[in-house]
Amino acid sequence: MKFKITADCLDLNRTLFCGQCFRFERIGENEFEGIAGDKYIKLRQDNDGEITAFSDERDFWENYFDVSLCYSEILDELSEDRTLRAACENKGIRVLRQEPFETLISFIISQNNNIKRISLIIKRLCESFGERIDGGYSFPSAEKLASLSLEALAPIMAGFRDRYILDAARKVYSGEINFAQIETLSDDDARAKLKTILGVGDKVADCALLFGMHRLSVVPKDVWIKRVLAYYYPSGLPECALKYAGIAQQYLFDYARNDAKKILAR
DNA sequence: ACCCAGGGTAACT
DNA sequence: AGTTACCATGGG
Repeated sequence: MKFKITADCLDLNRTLFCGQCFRFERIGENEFEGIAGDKYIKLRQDNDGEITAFSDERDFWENYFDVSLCYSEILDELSEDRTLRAACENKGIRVLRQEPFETLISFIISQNNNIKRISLIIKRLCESFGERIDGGYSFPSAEKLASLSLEALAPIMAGFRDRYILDAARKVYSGEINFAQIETLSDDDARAKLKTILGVGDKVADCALLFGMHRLSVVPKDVWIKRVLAYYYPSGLPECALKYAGIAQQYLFDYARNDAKKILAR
C-alpha cells in the first residue's frame, strides 16, 4: 500500500539519521527503508519535499512521524533565541514517537559508542533475536531478551553493555519497569525509576523519555549538548526553549555536530 | 600508538 | 558529595 506523509518540517534524511533512531538505511538517492518494532517501511522524498510511503500500516507510521504536531510554530518560538534560530534555520528534524522498550535498549547500547556501531549492534541484535518479518527482522521482545544468557548475547558484540541489556530486559519483562506506569510520573520520578536499571544513568534515561515516551520537556545531555550548554548557555536554556526543550535539544545536537563543530570541539 | 564515540559503574577520597 | 580508572569495540 502506498500513501503520502504530510507533515510540516519533515526532512527524512535529517530526521532518520540525526541519532534518535538506528534502524533506517538509505537505499537510493532519496529513498530510505527501515523498521520500527515489527513494522517495515520504504520511503521516498522528492525534491519538492513530498514524501511517498510504502507500508500497510499507515496509522502506525503517521503516529511514528508525529504528523499531527505542527513544528512551524514550535520552531518559530525557539527562534526567539539567537543560537536556536541558527540551529533551527535548516528545518526538517522531527522527534519521532518510538516504542519505549526498543528505545531504552537502543540507548543503553549507545553509551560510550558511536552512531555507526550502535546501528550495527542493534542490527545484529534484531537478526539474532527478533522475528523474521517482511523486509527484515523485528526488534526483539523483552521476553525474548530476558531469557538470554550473557554468552548468548555475546555474538552481537555489544561489549560491556551485555549485562545492561539483560538487566533492562528482565526488569521490563518482570514488570518491575512498567512504561505505562512511568508515563504517569513526573520527569524526575520517571528518570529515577529508569535509573534503577543497571547501565541506565541520566542521559540514557532521558533518551528513553524523550525518544521513547515523547517527553518533549526532557533534555538528554550527551557530550555535544554539554558543549553547547557550556559555550552558548552557561546559565541554562532560554525561556523560549523550556516547553519544547527536547526538540530544541535535538536541533542543537545536530547543529553542534555539524555546523558548530569547529567552535565546540576542543 | 593515541583518542574518541548520543555514558555509567564501582571504587576510591 | 565529588573525582577517576575502567569498561569492549571500531574508526580516525
